[in-house]
Amino acid sequence: MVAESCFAEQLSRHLPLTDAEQAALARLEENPRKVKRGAVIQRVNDPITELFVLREGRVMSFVILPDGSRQILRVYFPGDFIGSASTIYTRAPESLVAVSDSVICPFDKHALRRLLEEHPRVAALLFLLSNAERVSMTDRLASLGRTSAKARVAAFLLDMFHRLRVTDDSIEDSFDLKLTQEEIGDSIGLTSVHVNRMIRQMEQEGLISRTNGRFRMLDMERLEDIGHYTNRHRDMDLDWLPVG
Amino acid sequence: MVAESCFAEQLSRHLPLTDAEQAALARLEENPRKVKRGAVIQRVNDPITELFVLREGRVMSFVILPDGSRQILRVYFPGDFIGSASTIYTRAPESLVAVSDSVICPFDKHALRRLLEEHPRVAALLFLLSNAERVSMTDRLASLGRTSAKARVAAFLLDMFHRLRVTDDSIEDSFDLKLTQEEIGDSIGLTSVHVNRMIRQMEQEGLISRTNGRFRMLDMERLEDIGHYTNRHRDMDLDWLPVG
DNA sequence: CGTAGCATTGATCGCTCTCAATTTTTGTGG
DNA sequence: CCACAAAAATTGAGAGCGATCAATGCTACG
Repeated sequence: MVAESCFAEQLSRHLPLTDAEQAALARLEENPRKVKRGAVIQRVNDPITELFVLREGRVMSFVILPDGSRQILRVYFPGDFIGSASTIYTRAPESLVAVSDSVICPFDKHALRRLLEEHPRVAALLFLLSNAERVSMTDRLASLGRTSAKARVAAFLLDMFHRLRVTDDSIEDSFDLKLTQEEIGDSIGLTSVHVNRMIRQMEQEGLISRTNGRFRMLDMERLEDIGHYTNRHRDMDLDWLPVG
Repeated sequence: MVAESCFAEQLSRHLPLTDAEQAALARLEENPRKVKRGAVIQRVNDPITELFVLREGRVMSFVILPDGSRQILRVYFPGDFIGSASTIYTRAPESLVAVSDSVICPFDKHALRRLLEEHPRVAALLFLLSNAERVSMTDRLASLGRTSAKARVAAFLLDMFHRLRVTDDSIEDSFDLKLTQEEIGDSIGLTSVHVNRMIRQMEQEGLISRTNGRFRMLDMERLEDIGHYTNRHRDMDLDWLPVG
């Protein structure tokens, strides 16, 4: 009997996997570890030999600048592959902290090497998904570089919403972000004070509503317009990948 | 006799390639095409079936927001692999324009598929380099989200400088950027007017100098400090890749 | 039930944008 | 090689968005 694999489940949403491939992916998740909210998983500049699959909870990656300000680089959700960015570096370029109580599955760099070597189709898929992430990162770049505070908040909420929906089919139009306004601000380059003003304003305009921490998207169309948001989860085309 | 391959040369800086691998990479560059400065190589939302290797010149990728402002996502140099970001999409998520007269080598998506399939080690290498690019993109995110105009200009100049040096050994401390101040601004989220003020200021402070379009880095240390810059080209560790 | 973290609101400040004018450089055709 | 036009760089003045500083309310958790 093979352990449930979050990661394989995530990948198979894009491409049906063979049993051998699923088994290989499941092996990456053989050592689940619980971490508490706020726990540091990886510190900048630490030597790294491990990667992770996130099974439960929320994890964020970030850097701290010399003046003490923080830029959150990415918020990870269950099924996400964490730390691939650091496959090429001996020292961590970013810190990892659990935003909520989480379960992570660490595995060795060398396990990834074997996977890439033995399963070229999975390697190709990972390569493509890595590129997809880069595209969504360019969306954020454009957001930070060229749009107003309100647009950034709208785009951020939409992005989180759609990413959560990929793995959680129960989400209709509301979701639990589980991030403080300060964390939102640190993700999109704003102060928590201004994030609050923007959220409030969007609430008054009937774009969103909040009830005990849950966001509800009331006017998706106008939100997409304000945030200049494009949903990249549509339009994906992986048909040309090697067949199993 | 095999055509010179820019791309293979770039990759072999990280990992010695076998003859078969080099030949496979060279095949991607069998159809060089000249494009003039300003030429549109790819337009947003166009259906895409091709990728490119840049052999000569400069190419940029960008998006235009509804209000007309432009965010430049990346500037490509010779040896770079262009459009990998679009491997998963049927329609281009970004535009590509030649910044100077260039030579590009288009090749079909399916040629990439075959490459990934037949040369797992190259696939693994591409996966890693794609992750390296993501890391450098996170550096830009932090720069845009959390640093001042002057810091962004300093970091941008350093980044361009170090990237050019990777393929051009003749570069000592000065280089030809070949970008207008407006293009610099569109890369780092500033107006051309303010880019100009920052450059001028840095010149007066003896950090850089300019003579007919060439930038010279006079005080690298202070520049790195001002821009919060970390050189990611050091510290790469690809030793654990499958051996040839 | 007390305390710490988070959300909310107000007042003020300053960095960067906008608008506009001028100079300098680059490119092109004669 | 020069004349002209177009593009790019430079400089100044003024405005606005989001930061900063500061105070208060709210909520969860031990």
